[in-house]
Amino acid sequence: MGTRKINIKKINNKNYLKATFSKRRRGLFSKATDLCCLSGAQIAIITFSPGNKTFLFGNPSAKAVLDRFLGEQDSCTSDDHHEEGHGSTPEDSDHEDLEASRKESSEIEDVMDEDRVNFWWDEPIDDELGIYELQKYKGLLEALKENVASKLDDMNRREFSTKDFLSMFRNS
Amino acid sequence: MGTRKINIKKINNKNYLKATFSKRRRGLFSKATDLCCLSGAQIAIITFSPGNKTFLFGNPSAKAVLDRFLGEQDSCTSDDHHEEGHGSTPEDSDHEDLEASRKESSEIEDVMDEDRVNFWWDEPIDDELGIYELQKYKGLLEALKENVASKLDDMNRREFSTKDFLSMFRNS
DNA sequence: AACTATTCATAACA
DNA sequence: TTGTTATGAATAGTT
Repeated sequence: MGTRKINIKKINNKNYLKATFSKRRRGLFSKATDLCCLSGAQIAIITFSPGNKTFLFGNPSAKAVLDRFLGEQDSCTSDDHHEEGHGSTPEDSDHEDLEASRKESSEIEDVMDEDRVNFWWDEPIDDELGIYELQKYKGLLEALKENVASKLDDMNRREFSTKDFLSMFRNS
Repeated sequence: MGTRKINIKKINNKNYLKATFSKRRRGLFSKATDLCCLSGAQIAIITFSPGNKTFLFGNPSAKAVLDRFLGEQDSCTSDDHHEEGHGSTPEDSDHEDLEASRKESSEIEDVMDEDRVNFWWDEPIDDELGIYELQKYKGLLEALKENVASKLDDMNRREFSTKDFLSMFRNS
């Protein structure tokens, strides 16, 4: 995207690293902002820079998104209406995008609170959240574990020929 | 970035909204991946789509980033080395970006653990398999995840392929 | 879910 | 470092 194509590899030059991180972090947050504005999606991003500085992005706020995530994890122990995200293989891509559209239905119709978008909020992390509230998020981490398994399913649905691998676990 | 310039405003057409969200979410995660690979940054992204489906991104994992975030919140109640991120205002922007670069210093020099980057992991949240079945896979997948992260480190992200993926399972 | 025409993001440079 | 420019990338509209 610049004067020259670059390889996506770890940058070792400290100055270049810093500059690149800065620019690209801004770009990332900007993309998140766009996505929020366009779709009304709620997004939280936590970033630790190579210098271990913390950057937060959130719409409507990082806290709100984390709270919601927590809440849904709590209440929907075995429910539904989650759709997996999956990474992409950018270039000499070898991936198929199967839009997981099964349970796809009318959910999209009505859920969006309003037409408006609570604009993102770019929160400094220092002490907005408070330690005690943060404790709550530990539950979130637990919940996450439960869901890792579906990654396998995701891979299975993709180009990987891991059906065999997957099946090893299915009939146990 | 497309055939025509668009305004960054809420999309009302449902189909267009869906398509756009899909494409842009992928783009966002891809940008995050690039940033992680280039800088070694640790990033977690939680996304609720307009249809209230949940997507997670994390490098090295969403859990790891959240854990770290939690930990730092605990120990550094009002300490230091945090820098706030700030987003951008897409269009009819009205705010100034103040570069908060005060405590900017030498931290970047030494903090990066190594040259390597724990590869990102795109964690799905859906539970298509059913919660109980997922439990079975949990421990296994977690181990796998560790394996994946370290193996992937050796290969360029751009060259990720089924072949590479499968090789992860061969040396245990 | 593929494909371009275009806009957008950014690598290199000043 | 902040700004500018040439170029690679993301994607809006479309099949």
